[in-house]
Amino acid sequence: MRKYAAKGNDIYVTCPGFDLNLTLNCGQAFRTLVNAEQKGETIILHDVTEDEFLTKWDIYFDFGRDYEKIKSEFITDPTMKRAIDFCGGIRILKQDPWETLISFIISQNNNIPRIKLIINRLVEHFNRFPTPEDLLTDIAFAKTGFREKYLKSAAENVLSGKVILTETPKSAVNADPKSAAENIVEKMPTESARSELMKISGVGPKVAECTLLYGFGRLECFPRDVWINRALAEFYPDGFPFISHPFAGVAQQFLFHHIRNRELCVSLS
DNA sequence: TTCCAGGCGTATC
DNA sequence: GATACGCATGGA
Repeated sequence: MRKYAAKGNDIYVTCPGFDLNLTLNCGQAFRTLVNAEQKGETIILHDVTEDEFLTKWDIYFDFGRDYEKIKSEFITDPTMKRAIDFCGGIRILKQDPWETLISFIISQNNNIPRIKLIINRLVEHFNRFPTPEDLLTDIAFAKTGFREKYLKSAAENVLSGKVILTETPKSAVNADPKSAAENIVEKMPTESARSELMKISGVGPKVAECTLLYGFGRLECFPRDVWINRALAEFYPDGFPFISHPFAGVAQQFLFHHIRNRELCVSLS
């Protein structure tokens, strides 16, 4: 839970247990959207109005959710306790669905520094995160490799209305009027939302799961990448006890950052 | 030089 | 349905 106050052009947020740096650099987001810093338990969002805070950043940082309660449920498990001791300040960001989808298409068979590099190239070139229209132009400069055809597939599906991520005036125009309401990923049950996203060539179970977790706030989603599979094989050979937990995705992020950072420490020694 | 990176589509059985 | 392989790029 958080409290906030507006001071000058900034918003001061106090949110116990939250770590801004961990949250922004644990592999769930590949670029920073807001000028923010943390001093103790206070997060300062620079050049943000109160209205912008309440309608945008409060949701983005998931400030309204009680992560201490979520963590208390996981911490009974010894492996989860170690992960939470290590990086329990992480929160799941509620990112833009389109940006999340594109970012995790780029992420496949790729490493985090290069994912960031590619996204930065696109943002620098288009002066914004690329729109579907942007991605249908020549994007060879971004050196996305074999993923380029997948990015264009995502752009085509969204532009044509075959896949509708969120309810917008534009989607209402493009959509098949017979079934528009049920065809919006944002409004679908998680199961159908997953298969809807996987209509896009280049979107498999992992990318769909990441898009739902980070882009649609479906915190029960549990993406399995190479690192999570390593963690599960090492610590949970008989299965992950929280796999059906409503906040399994939060547990996943603790495990992911913990084992990945541990491996980095080993490689440095 | 070879291996790996927040996987996926395709071919093959 | 499971398993093997290629895929662009670039750092270690």
